[in-house]
Amino acid sequence: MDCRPISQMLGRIGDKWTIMTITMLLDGPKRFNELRRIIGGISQQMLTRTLRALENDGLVSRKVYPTIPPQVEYSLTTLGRSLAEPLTQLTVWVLENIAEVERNRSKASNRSVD
Amino acid sequence: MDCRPISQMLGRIGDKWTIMTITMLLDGPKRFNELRRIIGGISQQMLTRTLRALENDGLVSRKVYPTIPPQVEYSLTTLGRSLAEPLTQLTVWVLENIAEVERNRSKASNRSVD
DNA sequence: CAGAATCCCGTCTGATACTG
DNA sequence: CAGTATCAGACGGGATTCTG
Repeated sequence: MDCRPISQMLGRIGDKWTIMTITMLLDGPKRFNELRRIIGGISQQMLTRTLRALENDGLVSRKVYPTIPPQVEYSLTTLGRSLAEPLTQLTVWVLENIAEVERNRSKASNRSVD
Repeated sequence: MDCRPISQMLGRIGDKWTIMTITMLLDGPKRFNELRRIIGGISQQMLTRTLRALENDGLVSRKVYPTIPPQVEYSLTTLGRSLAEPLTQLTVWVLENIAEVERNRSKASNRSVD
């Protein structure tokens, strides 16, 4: 089978900002700067792009309240919530194994790894 | 909590070539060009880089047989196999939902999409 | 066969400044 | 507040050539 479309898709949803954004939206709708704050380390531009891409793919919905100052709320669609499951598992794996990976990484500068 | 190290790690293992490589190694050890062929669309350099990174992180082990012509075999370590689980779930999600995502994407073709 | 080295381009990403 | 516009550096990733 041809893996190109799949790997392209993986490259898109596997993107770290996408994963973080979806994960953060799991416990409810969030506003732009709120998201930016809790994700941490993401630039305003990257958050905008990530949200646009997610919205375009139908994973996140964007709701604008025509108030002053403007208020925009982002939330997961049903499809987005279904993606959150496997992404959460991936995050769990990272949390459980990041220490060992980093140990391996520093070891590899001294001797060849098994 | 600080999400930076986590998102960095996610960006590394979420990389499409990494996901494809680990997935392909799931059903047994593979040689370099064999991997390259079944992954499809990956350049020699990217496969080399991906395998080096995986080896360095202790997710893949590299075994060299000093024959002529040289033969190198890559296989998953225990840690690598544990990562394969969540990655497989992600791949399954892609397979199940790629059609809907692409439908959403074309529907939203209001302005420049990639 | 399994790479290493090199060149090169497009994309990602952050920083900064500006707007409705 | 929630963006858009622009610049610039880092990085991803392909193509090609060369070696043990």
